[in-house]
Amino acid sequence: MNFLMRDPVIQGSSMAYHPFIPHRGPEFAMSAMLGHQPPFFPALALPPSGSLSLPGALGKPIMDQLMGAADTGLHFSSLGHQAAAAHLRPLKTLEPEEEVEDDPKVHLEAKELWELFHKKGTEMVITKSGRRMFPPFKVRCTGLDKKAKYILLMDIVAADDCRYKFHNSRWMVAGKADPEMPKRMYIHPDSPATGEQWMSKVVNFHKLKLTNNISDKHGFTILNSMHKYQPRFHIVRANDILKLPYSTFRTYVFPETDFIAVTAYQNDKITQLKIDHNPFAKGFRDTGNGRREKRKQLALQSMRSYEEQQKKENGASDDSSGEQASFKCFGQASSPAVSTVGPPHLKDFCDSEEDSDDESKDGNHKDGPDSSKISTTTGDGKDHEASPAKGHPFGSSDSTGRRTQKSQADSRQSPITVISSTTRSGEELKSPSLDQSKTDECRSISKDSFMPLTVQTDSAHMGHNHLHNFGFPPGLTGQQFFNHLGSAHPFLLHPGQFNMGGAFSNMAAGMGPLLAAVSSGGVSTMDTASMASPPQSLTGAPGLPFHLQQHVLASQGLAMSPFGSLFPYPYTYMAAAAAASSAASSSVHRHPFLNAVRPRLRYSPYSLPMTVPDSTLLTTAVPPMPTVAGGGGGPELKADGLVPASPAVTLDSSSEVTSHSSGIPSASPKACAEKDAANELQSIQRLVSGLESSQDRPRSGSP
DNA sequence: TCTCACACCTTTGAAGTGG
DNA sequence: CCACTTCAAAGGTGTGAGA
Repeated sequence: MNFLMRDPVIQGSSMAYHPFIPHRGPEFAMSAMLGHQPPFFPALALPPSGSLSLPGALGKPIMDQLMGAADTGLHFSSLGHQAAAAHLRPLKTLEPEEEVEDDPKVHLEAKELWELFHKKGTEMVITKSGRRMFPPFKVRCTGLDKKAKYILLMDIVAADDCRYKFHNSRWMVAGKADPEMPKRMYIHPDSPATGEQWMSKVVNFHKLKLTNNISDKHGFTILNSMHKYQPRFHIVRANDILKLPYSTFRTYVFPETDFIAVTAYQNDKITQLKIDHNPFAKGFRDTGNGRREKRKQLALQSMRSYEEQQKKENGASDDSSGEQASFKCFGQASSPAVSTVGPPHLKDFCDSEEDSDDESKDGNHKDGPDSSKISTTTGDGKDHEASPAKGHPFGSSDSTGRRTQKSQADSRQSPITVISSTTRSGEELKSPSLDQSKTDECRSISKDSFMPLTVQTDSAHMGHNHLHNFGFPPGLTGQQFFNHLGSAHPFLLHPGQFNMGGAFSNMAAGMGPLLAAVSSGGVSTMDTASMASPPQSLTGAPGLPFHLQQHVLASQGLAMSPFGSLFPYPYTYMAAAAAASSAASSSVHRHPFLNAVRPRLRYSPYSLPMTVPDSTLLTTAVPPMPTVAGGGGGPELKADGLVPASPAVTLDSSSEVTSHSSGIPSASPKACAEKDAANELQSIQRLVSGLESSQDRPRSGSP
């Protein structure tokens, strides 16, 4: 606590931290002070038992570090599929000078639509071939440094470690989550671009696709069906993707965008909402000449003919009953009267690439006709309950009771900015046992894996909301439901980790080295600094850090064995990264106050977001990746134990990224640590390289 | 639960046309 | 050369049958 209290970060609302070094942030501090569980909780992704095959020299040190960390506060537990969580040691506090100048604010576009879906428990279809998200994830950024360049990313992390089932018209926990799918970060195709450019338009991530194909080679985001997820938006101030790993991540989470991945819609209401709002599903609308309409007409026709027949056969007396019943059913099933109304501007929700100019449209949809229409669309009891929303589904009053609850703090106009910190101490982590030990089913299920999330306010807040939204039984409310956004998501940078949008990936296609160019905005301006950096080309992409190469390759659609790339070699890296990231991840606090007011420092993008009424910003950092090591592999692990320790590493001085030391005790100084790290990393890299080659994977464009 | 083919629809971009 | 229109191909959707 003392440590926390003296952490300057606590005082600031905007801060920078080194991405690869866990930081202790306000979030943590606040949580601690408030008696919350430690916000961060490093999750280390480990391969299935026995599958972690690291070269002795490489693997042992890593594992030793990992395991040895126990004394220093590191703690491992099994997470779902062999993931481990590690508690990191306290890190240094941020230095004032490390603070960034900009103060980005992010607003979720089509928020009303998202909320509409959220009320019923958003479902996103995932298919083998990949499906887009609907509503599309779009945001508007403000407060960016006009001149500076930013890379905008998006990823989707599990909201908890539970598996769900749709039972009795509501989503219920059906057990523990299945093993995590490889995490992928989607880099907006326009990245990097100047703040001015980003602010001039709506940033649309509609190209991101979801899949359940674990061996996906397109770079799609892989999800587990029947699991709950939370999309996250990241802003990274960096002029080159090569610097991404060393840059500060500001992560924004919009609670209303969470959803359950499904291979087939479970909730008819959601289906209807999709049909009503998604232009591509227009053919299924009741209005118009789509299939649905035809079906409806056919049905009506048959009904009528049937009735007539009945009349003839039985006389007019009984038809009434039968008729009514029939139509009643029919009406219910196929045509929500409401939905018949033409959906508002479809384009508002699903516009083409350039959203920049669609603002007006987007804005307009609010008063779209649907509002009322939709809310009344299906009519089950639940909906009716929410009826208040009918009037203004989109209205700020927004209505739904649940919304109201959560939100008093709900400021729809201003997303809360939270900077996640990467730092955390074992002590802190442990301590927080705090009261809030609410244990819910999920938690209990996975209790081994995570520290008891606290949830108290957070959980309560979140849980309430979400549970409610998903129609969970009251009993579930308050249970650990959304505590794992981070914990279960180690920051796995591997193969398809990064998925760059079409243009991006296309540009990168087939050329590892050129990826750098890609990152530079399509121009082949390799970052010389990066290039100059030591041996990092595990994959043959000279200037590109391993993980970047991986993700790039993935996005390029290059063959990458899903698992091959995942475990053996990459693993090293993953482990490190994961550990680091996990630090931030695990338990994200959802304390309203914290969420709303304090920026949170998060270590890894895969940490869990907090639930903030409106939007939450978390700052996260990519896993520690010593620059020098570009190779990615296990270097990171080395540091003190996991992760965090990783030396701030030599960042490109030119980089705007803040490479400060944040936290780790050792971080101090780049100098010493750097050197050692560099050497060690190099050696590790060599080892890894060997492994890599043996793995034989097309991962890299060059041999 | 998942996968697949399907019909229906929107989006995209090339080609054509006119000023 | 530019703006606009037309058109076909590409691609996104939910459906429903089958596994």
